[in-house]
Amino acid sequence: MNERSRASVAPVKITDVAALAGVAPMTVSRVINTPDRVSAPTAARVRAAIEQLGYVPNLIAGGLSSRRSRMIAAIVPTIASPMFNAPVQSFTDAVGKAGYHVMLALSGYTQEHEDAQIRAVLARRPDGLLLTGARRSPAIRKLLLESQLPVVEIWDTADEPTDVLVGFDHREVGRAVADFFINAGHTHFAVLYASDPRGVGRGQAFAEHIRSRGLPVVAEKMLPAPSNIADGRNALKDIADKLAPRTAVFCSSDLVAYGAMTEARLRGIDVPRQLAICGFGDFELSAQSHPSGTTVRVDGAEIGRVAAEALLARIVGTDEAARVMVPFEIIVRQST
Amino acid sequence: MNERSRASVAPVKITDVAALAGVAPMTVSRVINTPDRVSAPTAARVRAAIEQLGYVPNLIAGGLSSRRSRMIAAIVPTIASPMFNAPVQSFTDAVGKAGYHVMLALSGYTQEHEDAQIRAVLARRPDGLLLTGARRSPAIRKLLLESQLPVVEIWDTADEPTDVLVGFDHREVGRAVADFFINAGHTHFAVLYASDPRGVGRGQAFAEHIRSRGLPVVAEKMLPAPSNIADGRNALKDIADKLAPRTAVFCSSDLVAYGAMTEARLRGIDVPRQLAICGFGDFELSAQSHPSGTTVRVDGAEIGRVAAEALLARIVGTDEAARVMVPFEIIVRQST
DNA sequence: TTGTAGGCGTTATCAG
DNA sequence: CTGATAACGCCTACAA
Repeated sequence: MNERSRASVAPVKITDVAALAGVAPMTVSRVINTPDRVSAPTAARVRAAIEQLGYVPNLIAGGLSSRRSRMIAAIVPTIASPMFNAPVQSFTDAVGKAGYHVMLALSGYTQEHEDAQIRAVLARRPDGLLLTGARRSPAIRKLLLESQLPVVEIWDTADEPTDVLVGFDHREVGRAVADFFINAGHTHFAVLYASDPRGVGRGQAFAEHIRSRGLPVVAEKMLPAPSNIADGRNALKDIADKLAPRTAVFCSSDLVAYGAMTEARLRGIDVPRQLAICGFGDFELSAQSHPSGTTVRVDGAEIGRVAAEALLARIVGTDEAARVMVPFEIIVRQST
Repeated sequence: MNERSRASVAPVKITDVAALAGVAPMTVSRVINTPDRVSAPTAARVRAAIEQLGYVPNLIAGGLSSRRSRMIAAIVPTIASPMFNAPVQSFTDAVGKAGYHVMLALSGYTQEHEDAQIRAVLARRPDGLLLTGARRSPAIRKLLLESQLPVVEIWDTADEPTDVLVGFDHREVGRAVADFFINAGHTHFAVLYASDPRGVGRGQAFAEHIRSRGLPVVAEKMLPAPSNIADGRNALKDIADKLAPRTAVFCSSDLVAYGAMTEARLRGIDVPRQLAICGFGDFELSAQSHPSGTTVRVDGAEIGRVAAEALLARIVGTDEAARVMVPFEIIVRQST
């Protein structure tokens, strides 16, 4: 009936523990947060009281008082793609070991939504922020800079990141794949890329690099973001008639690449002889499919770990804004 | 130098807004939380002040005072698998629309770790809890029941769920797949399942059902959890010599099924003629691979949505603990 | 419709 | 090493 019937999780509070242990609340607090500042016997008595009462500290109250929420907000476009769930997973594990929890917000692929999520999450006073990509709207950038909140941006690079950055240059990836194809003797090229900023960066840089060498891009197609296997299949259908007898195609993700490869096989287009395919992301699928898929490997889990480290360092006081460029590597497999 | 140099995100607080707008802090609070209880002109003035100062309400303080954190904790084994990232994604979106944020915690596949995560997250005083599976340790079950915290358990069923439950019976899935194979005329069977409780449930129920019909399970193998494509490939290697000329194999996930299928093809075992394969999860890969994969479809995103709805209903006051059984369905494709 | 008083549960700070 | 006191910033409850 009454909403108050919903009892609070732990009616027992620090004063209850203090009373039972015969100490001041502050001492209980110390036993929990700075145990070395309490004498062993006192600590033991307090711990017994905590145990006996089943006391669970209220981090909300603690956070209000200490102005540290021990919580980090992570905002990524989606966790449905290995591109982002790998770093989120490792980030969450890493900061968890340092006693931080992660508030997860999904931004989709529009800046408006991301802005809204950032604003909303700031109301929770996170101790730090993980953001995807390095493009912020001016208003948000200003907000973040003024707040002096530790921020780590991942999966991209920028000349002037908001704060800490752990990423790589997507345009460089596009150029590297272009060179890889060119060096392998290819003369005709195609590119399929998702419409998110990073996918576009990889795809367009690939095409530009090819053209800058005076070579033809016979097909260039933008896909939805996030894109999946079906998008890759459909895209290959769409460009099939434009393909030269021997074409090298760069796809903005391994899912798209796998879809293209599957559709090619169904159409009797031999991979890699008639169509060489390179994906991006090094998802497990690429290593385990047959033929296996050439791809660009970026260690998403490593990015998450490094991002966690850098952000935590920033939170505890390093004034320097770290900037870590993580490597990428073309893994050559059977599809090229 | 000093840790206090790290300025709080928004030094401007409700009293600042109130002063600027010439009203009491409580009125500002009302404009934000219950706008219809404030006259239009007052509200307009307050909103202008909020805008001008860039005020961001402090939900930590609000939560302490109101005893409602507007936050829900979600604990899943991993978000690296579509099995769990789909529900988490849709759950997060759904509760987000109702103004709730999601605190994400990863439990791995051990109960100890899950217990620890639950305890840790309770310190944040979530308004609700999303848990995976329906098996809780006695201590945790007691803790949750006593706390009267709204809890939704997903992806499994149980006779006595902790509170709300949105799931399905994994053993029933195993039996259904067994019947499907039997009805298709199969006479020899195998099963590969991940060692998590639900994978084990599906796999063992499959094997038991087969045997209860007097039919042979020629191979039964447990895989790590979470298991992946490589595990599926390796498992098929291991059991290859035990397979009858025509065997039907049930895999505890589509990744395992895809791995088994790939390995079979490499060994010249024809799918589906010599080896019929059914997976679980209906990941996109199964629909788009070639041959496409027969699987058991469970709508993970739908589970997340329904879980959000049910939990939110519970949070705002419904005393009834809902129990929603979601359907599963065998999707027949080329691999059987 | 608006305001006042008091407290939510914890920790910073300073004193002993 | 331990304790007393005063916030932290907001909202519930009640009053005007």
